[in-house]
Amino acid sequence: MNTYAAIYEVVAQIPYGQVATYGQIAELAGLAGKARLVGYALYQVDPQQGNIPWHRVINAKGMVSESPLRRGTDHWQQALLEKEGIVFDAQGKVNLRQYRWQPKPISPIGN
DNA sequence: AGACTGACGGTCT
DNA sequence: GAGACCGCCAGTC
Repeated sequence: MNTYAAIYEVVAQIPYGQVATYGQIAELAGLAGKARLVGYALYQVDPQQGNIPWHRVINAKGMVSESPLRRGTDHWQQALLEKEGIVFDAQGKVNLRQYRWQPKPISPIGN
């Protein structure tokens, strides 16, 4: 599916030590508003492949999405992010304002 | 072909 | 700030 291929391409662009939300990936992949497709596509990716930084993709809440279908890979994802220097708070959330990937910075300082 | 479900997001209350 | 509802597309029954 070309649709998923676009998603993988965008995910592969996420730099080390940064994260992106499903919605952000969807938008960059030309699937604005269809964040579910991103998560669905990542589900089909083999976690052991390593050619795709799937662990750098989290939901808009800044948390790692958990699901029984993932067999605990959700916790693995958080561990990988922590190894990249990303810090999780007590609620298991990351500071998106700080770690969110910005492919196209809008304001240098933020006005 | 119809209906249900799913690694989600945005908006409203 | 948190919880509820709706919409999205693709895959499966």
